[in-house]
Amino acid sequence: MSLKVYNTLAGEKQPFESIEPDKVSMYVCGPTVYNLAHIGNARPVVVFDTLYRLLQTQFEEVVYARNITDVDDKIIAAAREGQRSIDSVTEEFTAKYREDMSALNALPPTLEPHATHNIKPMIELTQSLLEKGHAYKSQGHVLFAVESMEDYGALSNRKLEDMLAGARVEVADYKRHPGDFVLWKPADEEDPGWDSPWGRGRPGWHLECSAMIREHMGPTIDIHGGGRDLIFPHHENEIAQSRCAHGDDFVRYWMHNAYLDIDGEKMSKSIGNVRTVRDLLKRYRGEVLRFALLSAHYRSPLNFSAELLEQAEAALGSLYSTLREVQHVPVDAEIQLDDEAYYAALNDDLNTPLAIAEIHALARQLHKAEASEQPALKARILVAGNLLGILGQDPEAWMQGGVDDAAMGAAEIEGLIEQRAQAKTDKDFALADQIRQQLLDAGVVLEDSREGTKWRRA
RNA sequence: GGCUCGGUGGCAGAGUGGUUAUGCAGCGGACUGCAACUCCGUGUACGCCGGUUCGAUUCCGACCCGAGCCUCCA
Repeated sequence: MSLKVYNTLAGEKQPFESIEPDKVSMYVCGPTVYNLAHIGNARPVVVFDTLYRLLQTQFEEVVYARNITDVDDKIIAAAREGQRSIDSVTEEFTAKYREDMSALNALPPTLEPHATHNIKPMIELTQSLLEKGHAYKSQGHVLFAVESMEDYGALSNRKLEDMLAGARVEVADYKRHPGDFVLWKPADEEDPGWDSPWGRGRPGWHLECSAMIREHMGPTIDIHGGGRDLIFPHHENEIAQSRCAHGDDFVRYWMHNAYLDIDGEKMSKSIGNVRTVRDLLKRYRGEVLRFALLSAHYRSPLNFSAELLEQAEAALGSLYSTLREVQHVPVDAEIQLDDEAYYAALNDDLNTPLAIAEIHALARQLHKAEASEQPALKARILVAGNLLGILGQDPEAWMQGGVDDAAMGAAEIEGLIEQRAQAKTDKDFALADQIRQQLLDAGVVLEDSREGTKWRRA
């Protein structure tokens, strides 16, 4: 099965070929740790986690790096505002970020480089750019000279001249060209800073990714991912830094996910509709959020709404319900991934909605299957689920669980089911129905079957 | 102004030059003591106008509408 991915640099879907046959390297831009992750931050995490899972089926070694940006103006501002140390801010939000992403079933990356642990390679990179004439010093800053790079703008497909026309931000007077960007900036006494050949200062935003990729992954990586908004300037400038400093090819495939809307509107602080993952987890289980994020193709905008989450919850519930039906069926693990429709879907530029549709198709087959066919079908559903990072929990626990403070505990529910069973034996159907209604009022749905009565939370 | 990308049935959302997407919701039926689950059936969806074609939702062009980026926002 050959993987195809949409490469932003090429503007088209391309067959994926790694640099080394059995190894693949992927770097995804991670969080700036100054506040809680919102659901928009979670989209690339879930998308590239799914890609990570897929790559693991095809390569012996997958190096997946996600950085932690722990030096930034916003962090400094947050520390000042909260009257606390920089470290306490970054430590708190790094920990919470990991918790939240883990709740979305996102596997930990293989590398998690911190900007502040990699200042030395950043300084070296800056020096190299100065030596090669791609950077210059100005008023305590070191800036990258965009005009020194012939094909600057290739990723975002724009020309320097065009960019000036629409420039709406005042150009800092220390820049030679309005498009020049900061590699190193001077730090105030009380701000975090590191000694450098240009005095005490701190790195510009784009520098860390270029430096850390080379330091931890090598001169050229296979995949670099992130949100669309990072195409320009962030990734464009990463390319400029890395290519001009080292001359090597930097990234082979650039992948970018589209934005998320909230109830049809752009998520923004001014509208006040920023939804943190932590907040959403109070109402929905992480797997529901993940399923919702995967219900649209990663390059399409996704409208995140209560309806979407309810549909995700219902769809996921029906798949778990299917798995509960075959809870005691053993799993037959002999699966040829290359023959699987969901696998083909994922290999086609990570078509997760189609992969989910294929899981539904398998569930339908399983409902109709002879006993002899059940183990294989169950296994296929679980393998597909695992690729998407869903359906990994115990079905019974899923059906009976939830995040709500339940009106009725399991023991009480089981007790009432016992009473109802007795009523049914006694042919006292009025009582039986009354008990079922009582449970329904508490959000519990009963399902009678040959093996007895099962229940789930609505 | 420049550069991208979209407009699919009540909702979400794939895909395709001629044939069922799929899910959620709805409706009818089977099953059930009644339900739930499940199964069967069901809705004449592809922004607008031209063009190419035997045939276009799918290709081409114009138009309308919407989204994103244009210096630190996933």
